[in-house]
Order: sequence, then C-alpha cells, then structure tokens
Amino acid sequence: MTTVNIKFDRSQKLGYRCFMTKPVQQRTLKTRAKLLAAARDVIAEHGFGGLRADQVVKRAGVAKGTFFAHFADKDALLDEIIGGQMGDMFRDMQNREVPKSVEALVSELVPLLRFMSCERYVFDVILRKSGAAACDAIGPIAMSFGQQLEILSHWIERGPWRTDADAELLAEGIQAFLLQVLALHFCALHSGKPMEERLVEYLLVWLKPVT
Amino acid sequence: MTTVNIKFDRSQKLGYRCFMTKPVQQRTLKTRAKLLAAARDVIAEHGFGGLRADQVVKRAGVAKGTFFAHFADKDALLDEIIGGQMGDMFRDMQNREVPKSVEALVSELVPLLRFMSCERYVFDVILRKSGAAACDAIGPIAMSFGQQLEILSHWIERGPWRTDADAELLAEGIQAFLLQVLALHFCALHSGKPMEERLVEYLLVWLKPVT
Amino acid sequence: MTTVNIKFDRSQKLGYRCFMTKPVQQRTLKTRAKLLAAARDVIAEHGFGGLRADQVVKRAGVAKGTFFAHFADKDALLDEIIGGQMGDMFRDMQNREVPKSVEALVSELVPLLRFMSCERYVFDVILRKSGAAACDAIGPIAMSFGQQLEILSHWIERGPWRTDADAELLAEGIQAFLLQVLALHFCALHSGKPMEERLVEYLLVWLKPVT
Amino acid sequence: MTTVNIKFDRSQKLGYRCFMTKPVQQRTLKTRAKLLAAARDVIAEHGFGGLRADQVVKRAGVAKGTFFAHFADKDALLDEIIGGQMGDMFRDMQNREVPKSVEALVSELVPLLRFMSCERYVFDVILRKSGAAACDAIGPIAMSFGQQLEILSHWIERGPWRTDADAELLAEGIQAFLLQVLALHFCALHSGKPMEERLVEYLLVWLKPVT
DNA sequence: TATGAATGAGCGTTCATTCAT
DNA sequence: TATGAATGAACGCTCATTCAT
Repeated sequence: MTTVNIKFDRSQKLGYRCFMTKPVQQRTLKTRAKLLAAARDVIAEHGFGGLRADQVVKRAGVAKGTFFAHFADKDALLDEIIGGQMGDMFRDMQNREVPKSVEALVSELVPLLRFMSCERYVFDVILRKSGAAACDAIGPIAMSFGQQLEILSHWIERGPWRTDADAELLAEGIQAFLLQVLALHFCALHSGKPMEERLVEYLLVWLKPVT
Repeated sequence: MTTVNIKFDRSQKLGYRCFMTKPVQQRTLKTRAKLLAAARDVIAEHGFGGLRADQVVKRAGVAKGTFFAHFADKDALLDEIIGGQMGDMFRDMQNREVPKSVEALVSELVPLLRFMSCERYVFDVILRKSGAAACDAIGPIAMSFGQQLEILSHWIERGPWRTDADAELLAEGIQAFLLQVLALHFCALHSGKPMEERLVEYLLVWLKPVT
Repeated sequence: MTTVNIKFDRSQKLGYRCFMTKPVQQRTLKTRAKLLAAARDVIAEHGFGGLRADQVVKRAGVAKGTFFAHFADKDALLDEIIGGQMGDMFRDMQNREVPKSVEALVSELVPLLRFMSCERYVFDVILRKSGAAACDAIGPIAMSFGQQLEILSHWIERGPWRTDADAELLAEGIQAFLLQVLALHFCALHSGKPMEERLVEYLLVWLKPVT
Repeated sequence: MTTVNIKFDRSQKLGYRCFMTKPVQQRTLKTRAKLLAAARDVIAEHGFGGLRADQVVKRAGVAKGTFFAHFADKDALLDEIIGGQMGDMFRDMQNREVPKSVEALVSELVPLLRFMSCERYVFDVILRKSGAAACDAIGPIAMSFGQQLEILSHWIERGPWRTDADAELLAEGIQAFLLQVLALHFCALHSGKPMEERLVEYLLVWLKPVT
C-alpha cells in the first residue's frame, strides 16, 4: 500500500498538534486535491469573494461534510490557497539578488502587490490572517508573512540603507507601507496614483540613510 | 412654520449631494436621532458586533421600514456612529497643542487607538469603510480619515521632525504605522507589546530628523 | 369660476353614496387627470403588474397622500383604467351590426380577448373586480361586464341561435367561455391553440340551434 | 440500510423530473411530512389565507432554511396542499358511478365546489396555479385539473348527453361553468342563488342532447 | 386638498457549519 | 472518512396605506 507522510497536519482542525502516526491514505490526499482544484476553478470563475462552499463540493464531486473534514472552515481553504500563492512569490524573491535601490526593491514587490490588490476581499482575508489568532493556528498566510519579514530583513541588512534602526523594524515598516499602499488603492479618494509609485515615495523616506 | 433648513440633508442616503430646496422636516430629524440613540444604547449593551437592526428598531420605537428609509443598510448606520466618534476625536485633537515629541504625539493618538482596537469588528468596519469603494460612497468614516490626515500634516509641519519629506507623506506614514500596530494588536503572536510602545518605536525612526 | 359636476363620485371612497352638492374644483380634476396620465405612462413602461403607487405619484408630481385622496386604493385606479379600456371596446361593439355567425361573433370579441390576455395580472384584476364585492362598490370593470352582458343578450336575441334557453343565460355562457379561453391561454398545458379558435369551438356547441 | 426508493422525488422542487439514482432519505420524507402536517394544522386554525411560513416552521419544529429547502416558496406549499386535497376529491370521483343526470353530475361536484369556494384566497391560488406559467412549473393543482378533465370526459362519454361534440370539449365546458359559478359566488351582485343551482342551469343547456 | 414620513407584518434568502447515519 | 439534510439567526426588502401637519 502506498502511503505518504505529508507535512500538512490535519490535526490543526482539532486545535492542537498531535503528530499522527497513522499514514495518510491516498484517498484522503486525492479528495483534498480535488477540493483544492475545484476551489481554484470556482475562484477563476467567480473570484475569491464569490467562492461558495456549495459550489466547491459540487465541482469536486464530494459531500459538504467532506469539505469540513478537510478544512476547519472556509477561511482555512482560502488561507491555504492565498497563502500558497504568496509563499510561491516569496520563494521566488529568495532566489533573486538583493536589491540595491528602492526602485529595485519595489519592483521585486510588484507581483505581490498585484496579487494582494486583485480583489478587496483578498486584501481583507490577508489582513485578517496575517496575524494568526492563536499560536497553533498559524496558517499559510501567517507563515508567508513570516517568510517575507525574513527576506526583507535579509535584504535590508545587505543593502545601502539606514543603519540607525534594526533591520527587522525596518522590514516591518516596509510591510506597513505595503498595507497602506493597498488600503489607499481601495480608497476612492486616492485612486489616482499607482501603488508602486506611492510605495517608492514612502520607502525612499523610510529607508533613507541618515548621514 | 415648523420646518428648518439644516446642513444635513437626506440625500446622503442616496450617496450624492443634491442641494434640496425643500427643507428637512423636524420629524425626520427626530426619527433619525431616535434611531441613532437607540443604536448607541444597543451598542453599549451588546457591543458594536452585537448590534442587531431589529433591536435598534424596537428600541427606537419605529418601524423596520423606517430604519431602511434612513440608512441604506446596517453598515451605513455603523459608518455614521463610528465615523461620528472618530470625527469627535479628531475635533478634540485639533484643539490640542501641537505635540513636540514622538511620545507626545503617540499619547495624543491613544484615544483613537483605544477606540479602533476596542473590538475586532470595529476595526474591520473601519477598514472596510475607510476606503470608499466609489466616490459617491464616501461616508463618515472615510471623511474622518481625511480629517486625520489634515491634522497630522498640520502637526508635522510645526514639529521638530525631519524636513526632507512632505508633511503629508509623513502623515500618511503615521497612518500606515497606526494600521500596522492595530493589525498586530489583533494578532496573537505579537500581543505582548502594547500598541503605544510599538508605535513609538516606528515613529521614532519614521520622523527622526535627518542631520 | 368654472365648476363642473362630474359623474365619478368621490364619495365611493367613503363606502356610501352621498350626492355632493359642492362643485368639484378645477384643481381636483387636474390632479386626477395627472394621476391617470402618469399611471398610463408607468403602465406603458412597466406593464400593469409593474405599476407602483410610488412611481405614479412621482411622475404626476404629487404627494403619496394625494393619490389616496383620489383613489380608494391602487385597485381603484386599476379598475378605472382597465374598466375604461373595456368600456371603450363595448361601446365599439354596440355600434356594430349584430353578428350572424359564431365566427363573426368571436371576431367581434377579439380586441377584448387581446386586451384581457395582454398580462396575466390584468386577467387576475378583471376576475377579481368583475363581480363587485359590495353593491356600492361597483366599479368600471364590473359596470363594463354588465354592459357586455346586455350587448351579448341583445345579439343572441337577434341571431340565428338556439332558442331553448334564455338569451341572458346564453350570454353568461359566452362570458364563461371567454374566461375559460383566457384561463387556458395562461396555462402551459394548452398553449398550442389560439384563443379565437378555441372560443369558436365552444360557441359552436353552446349556441347551436336545437332542431 | 434505512433508505428507500419512493416515487416522489425531490427534483419536483427544481421544477423538472430527473430520475435520480440516489434514494431519498427517510429523514427527508419525515421532515417534509412534518412541514405538511404543521401547515395543515395552521390552516385549520387560521385558514389558508392566514398561513404564515414562520408559524409552519415553528410548529414543525424545523429551521426556516429547511422550509425553503423543501418548498420553493409559500405558494409551492399551498399548491401541494390544495392540489393534494383536490386530487383526493378527484380520486373519490373516479370511484363513483357515472352520473346519469345533470343534477347527479352537479351533486358529484359539490364537494369540489365547497372546497374551492371555502375561501376567496383558495380560489385565487387555484386560479393562479391552475394554469402553470411554464411547462416546468406544473404543480399539483395544475395536475389535478388535468385529472378532472379526464374524469369528466369519461363521464360524458358514458352519459345520456349530447353526442354532437367531443367529450373532452364538453368536459372543458363544464370546467368553464364551474369557474364561472365560482367567480359569481364571490360577487355580491349574484350571491343570492346557490352555486349548485346556477351550475345546473348552465349544464342543462350545455349538455342537452340535440334531438 | 395636499403633503410625505412613517408604518409593519411577512417574505425569501443567505450560507457556513453541524451531526446523525 | 464520507454523506447531505438540517440548521438558524439575521438581513434586506416590499409597498400599499395611514395620519399628523
């Protein structure tokens, strides 16, 4: 029998970690994959905000209950999908050279910016999940934010930036400006200026070396 | 004659201003006030998240239809109330002396910070409403954010801060850090440090004069 | 001052007849006409079933209350308009020659058939109003049905029809088949055959002279 | 295994028949029965016109969502109940001897006449539902009208009636007079004469053998 | 007469989540 | 694991009609 030990730990649903000894069955994995694929299809058609559990299970050809046997709730599925995409982006970022200018830095962040602004609803979910509600509930999105912080810190340490502040604090600041730029993007009062441009402006000031 | 020309005009409900020639009736104002008062009572008892349209209506002693004749939906009422409270705070801030240190600045922002973090739900509503989806949907919350920006700009201009950046840009940065601090507040991983402290750290770096 | 004694008696609204001695003012007539015109416009746009009192008063440029000062209720307005149109048709019928064949008779009824089947809702209203609920509530539709009966009786008496039954009873039968044909028209199960054809079939049997 | 294959299939709700391979669960049937029973109770107390969806739900002890999972809307429930009762009557009629006189025929129709005239509201619903708006919307009431036609045709064929017209056409005529008699019943102007008497008059003429 | 804000009971809907099988 | 009927609180909405001014 072909079994496999997967990293994803279904016990999350229970709220505590119990390292399972029982092997995960093929069927389980297949059902999970079917659900995720179905969800991605539905999102492609109706957007993230238009995702309905009903439609996902229908398309996946499983029962409603099965959905909730695999994901604690709809948010967990969204977390998985959105976090997955962001994780991919951060993986890409890790393989890039350390940016040496604000413009270079921002252009590295553009794909992320595009994704996070694709839908108001996505931004909301990310905001909600970026900080996990409980330690054992760190989902893919929260994880990816951790990754991002590491990457940014790493870049800050090796770039021509101000040195009068911790790299991590500066990295957090970049995240703050990212959010701000996104929030303003969804705000009619400021819709004129493109996000990248605004982000550059902020970061020029934020990272400017103090002479 | 018992009618009066007031500044508030019912066309707000429609989302656009049309300067009406007909005066708003006293009765209309009274009903509106009754609804708002009732809503505030309910919030006092059950919190913002516990506000139920039915209860408001019941408490105000008006019909449900009347509610929706005054507010497009529950969110509009919440926008009115939350935006109103924030507006009051900004009015207070305007009457204060211009803060001369980061600590002073942050302590001016404490009431706002307290209010915005009083309930996760409040933060969500503010986030949702702060950026109006369309120009004609700018409600009290979105308006108050504009006020805040003005005040902060005003303060920046007259404080001992860095001068190598526009006051408005610096003000927007403060908003960004405010948002960041609040987002982290609702995040278990970072809940150790108080919001004010974290905000001070950010602003020290953000506003630090470049020598 | 130009006054006029109109036939329509507003006291209907009160539920009893009181022959008013006071002259009806010009203004009253104008408002009434405006309301009727507005209603006809709205019907032209949205159909009889789509008529909303709100829209009528808006288009007429009067207040909601004014509507109900002129018409006991929405049905009264509809009665007026629908009954008016049917009355016109019956007036036309009176000026025609007495039909001498079932086909001729049915073709005289075609305009009526067309009108009554223009909308399911119209048929419903007619059915509801054709028999007045109370003697003092005989509205235009009920009146016109009385007219129709007279005309049909008149025709029956002078046509080559069966003589073993009262002309009035035969006339009532024609009305019954008219309704039946309309009811079947709105019924998917029988939608194949045109109304006129079906009516001819019924009447050939109903009016067939007994030799 | 506690499931069963029954004739009724839930697809009725969807408006079209799809022969389902999956059996309907016992639970589903029970809930449906509970709802129908509750509805009948409420009707017994408050009449058909006094039926409130909320009350049915409450009495049945199920959630409101469940109601609408079983019936598209309140009308569908009414259709089911009224159509059911009429169906029962027609089943009874089928087991009777073929009536040989107009009086006998009418007396067979009396229960139906009583039921259809028990409430103005019932008559309205029947009228509304008797002609289905679309082929896929043929509900119990519309179905029962089909049954009625068959029975009447069957009777006509074997009775001492006129033979110069199709049995089905004559049957349709009986339906027409039934409708007429009911319509007049709800009309104050004609309320003197009992329905049966009037129906006899019409049918004597309608079914009279042509010598 | 005219006004128009207020009425108000009820409907249909939503949809993530649960739980008995 | 899988199933899918059931949950259920709340929302938004309808819209003819009333009534105090």
